[in-house]
Amino acid sequence: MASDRAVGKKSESADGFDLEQFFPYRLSVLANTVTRALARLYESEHDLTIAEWRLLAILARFGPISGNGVCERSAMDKVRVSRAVGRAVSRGLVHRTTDAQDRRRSILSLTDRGRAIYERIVPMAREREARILSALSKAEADALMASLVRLQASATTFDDGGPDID
Amino acid sequence: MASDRAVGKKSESADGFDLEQFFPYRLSVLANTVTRALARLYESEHDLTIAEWRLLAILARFGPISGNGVCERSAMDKVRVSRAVGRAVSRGLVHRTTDAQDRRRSILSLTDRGRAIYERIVPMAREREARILSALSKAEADALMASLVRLQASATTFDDGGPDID
DNA sequence: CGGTTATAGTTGCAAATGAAACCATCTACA
DNA sequence: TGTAGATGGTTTCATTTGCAACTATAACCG
Repeated sequence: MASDRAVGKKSESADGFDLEQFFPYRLSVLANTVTRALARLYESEHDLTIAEWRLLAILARFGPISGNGVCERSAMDKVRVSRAVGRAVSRGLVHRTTDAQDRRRSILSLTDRGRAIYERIVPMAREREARILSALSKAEADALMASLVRLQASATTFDDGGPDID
Repeated sequence: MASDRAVGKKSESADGFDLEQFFPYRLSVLANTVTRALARLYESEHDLTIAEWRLLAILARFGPISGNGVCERSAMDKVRVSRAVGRAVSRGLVHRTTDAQDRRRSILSLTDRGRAIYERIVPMAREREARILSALSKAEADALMASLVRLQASATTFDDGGPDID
């Protein structure tokens, strides 16, 4: 039709677009809600940020590890990790030494205090996760997690040239 | 089992906790990746932030509407909306007048220019959404969206006392 | 060795974000 | 009416965040 604007050969179907049904939007809003609920828990219980909580969880599981190792396993960039580590060290939750073999690296591990806090938080975090997921059946929850994992791989592919996200 | 150490009598031990399989973590990481990929698109194409893009989408769909109406439909708080509106107005994408019936309210609508930009972006956004979701079958994608919607309701419930998220 | 390049981690800076304070206007009701 | 409280919207301030620049160290190669 002559009324079609010359712009782009793509079918200009802006018609019927609904933000509410746009996947990135729904995902973002939900993640925001969930993250907030959890952040409030970590913060109110032990004055931890999300980044610090992740740091503790990674250190608890992967033992002594470098800051870079934390980056790779926590989907946080090195700035965020560096800051979380700095604060956690100053609060006595994490122990940091320099790797003798490679003096650029640090070696990070939980202190007893850090581990104690971590262990106190895990059950609460699990409980909150369960409460949220209780809206779904077990099968649905499993399917959801599986989809998230696959989408992560898919989405990361398109994250062209961007900073280190994962 | 006698092998259980004495540490922590809490029945819910932290043992076996895996951040990688923690739903809030996976959700957050994925949302971050997806949001970034989209933000880059909006920004590189038309210098729009996510908030501005949402504003345009809401205005395109719900015609002239108040700022508060945008809040309700976009899961953004009023500060964020106010700023997005301010910038969009100054760039000539959105038209703002005062409601004569209630002079606290503003009435917002898209300008031709705002609508043109919106219509140019929608196909690209849709395409990116499709590419990301292409990792799933149609049925899986549908199930995923349905789960997100239900979880949103569930999670919002726990968002006790928090600010206006949705 | 000596110099270039790569990597680990920190810091500086600018943008985004949100809670709270704030202003203007409207509504309820004494 | 007029005053108290609610509501729409903006501004202020502090926090979070990430990119870029930087420092220090290691690895690679002539």
